[in-house]
Amino acid sequence: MIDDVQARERIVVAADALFYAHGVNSIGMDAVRERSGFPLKRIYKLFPSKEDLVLAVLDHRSRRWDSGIARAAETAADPTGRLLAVFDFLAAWFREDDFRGCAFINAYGELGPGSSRVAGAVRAQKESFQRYVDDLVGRIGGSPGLAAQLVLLAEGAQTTAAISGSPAAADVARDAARILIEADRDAARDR
Amino acid sequence: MIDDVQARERIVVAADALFYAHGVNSIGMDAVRERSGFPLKRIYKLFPSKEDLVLAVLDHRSRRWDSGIARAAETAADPTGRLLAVFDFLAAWFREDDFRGCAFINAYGELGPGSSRVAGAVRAQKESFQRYVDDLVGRIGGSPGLAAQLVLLAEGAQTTAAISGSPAAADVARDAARILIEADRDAARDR
DNA sequence: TTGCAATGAGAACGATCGTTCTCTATAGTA
DNA sequence: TACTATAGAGAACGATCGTTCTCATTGCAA
Repeated sequence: MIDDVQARERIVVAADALFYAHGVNSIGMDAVRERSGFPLKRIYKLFPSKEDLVLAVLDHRSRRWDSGIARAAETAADPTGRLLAVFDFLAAWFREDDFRGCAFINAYGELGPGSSRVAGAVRAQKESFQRYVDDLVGRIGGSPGLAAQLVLLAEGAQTTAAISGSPAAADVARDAARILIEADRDAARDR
Repeated sequence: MIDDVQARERIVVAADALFYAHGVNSIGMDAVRERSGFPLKRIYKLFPSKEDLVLAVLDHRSRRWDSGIARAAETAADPTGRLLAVFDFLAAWFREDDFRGCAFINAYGELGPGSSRVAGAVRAQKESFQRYVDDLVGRIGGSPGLAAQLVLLAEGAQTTAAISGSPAAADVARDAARILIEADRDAARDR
């Protein structure tokens, strides 16, 4: 028999694909059962409620985001390159066939007002990304405001790419990021 | 008896408040009936389905956005000021008690995958705003890329303000916008 | 081999929702 | 005033969904 660890993983992967493509509310637990291949009983033993499953899916997405960003950063030589690599990561993501925007923003819009746990998970993911950018900006001696600016660009690129259906926003954001980094460096010289 | 025009308006206003605060899916038509004071029969005569009501609400939001941006722009003396006024408008909006992010982004995340009409309405609103910024950027002789950058900042500020619960993103975006406008002007001088 | 605990497949339950229907009251018209 | 068409209040319908329950089956321990 498939052990609980593997079962959890497969159920989360199945639910993630369905939730991301169609929204959480339009996917019934029965669809998760069908796609994952596990009976409802098993699913409910591993995830006591649908909300718990949603949180597990968001946690899974969070780890995938972190590792994706980290992998993109590997190719860069310096902290500035690692900052810009974020936008290269976005550009590749936006081009994926099933791209449908940021799962956290979508979940927040759909479930945020009704579930404080989901809202909290979304907030935690965004704060985590902000800290990542803060750290890199700190390494290049940039101002704290620069990090917040770069995060706004990444955030805006995700929603714009989702709604427009075009990956162009990633390049726009990358260009803007380069300019803002440069401008911050120039301003630091005068400080 | 209240005529259809006024009834439509009141129903849309009631539905807008409910949908925006709690999400569309968690609000039943019965709640719209209770808040608007009109019987379901009347509501369904004016809006043949809930989706039609949602579209009317989005249209209403779209007009409010346009007029809000226009009013903020009035106080500015030149096109650059009118561009920055967008972010002042956002700052005031983010501070409203019931602010809960961009209704279009929320609707897209919640209903987009299931309703092409809603997805289309959201896309249309975003394109309209992009054209507005394009026009202002054109007036100051800016590059087309600058307009796209400014829109990304506004978009990112809206989702970040919603999720973080802080209005600070508006000022961050405004600062970034000023820098990008300046940088674009400098780049134009070399062109 | 016998008994038992857990599993799997799917039916069933209770609640909710979008939408329609019923029935009474009412306003307008000839 | 009598007729008619519409409005209003709310019950009712059909579908869906999250969650639980039934019951036959299976794998394992003694």
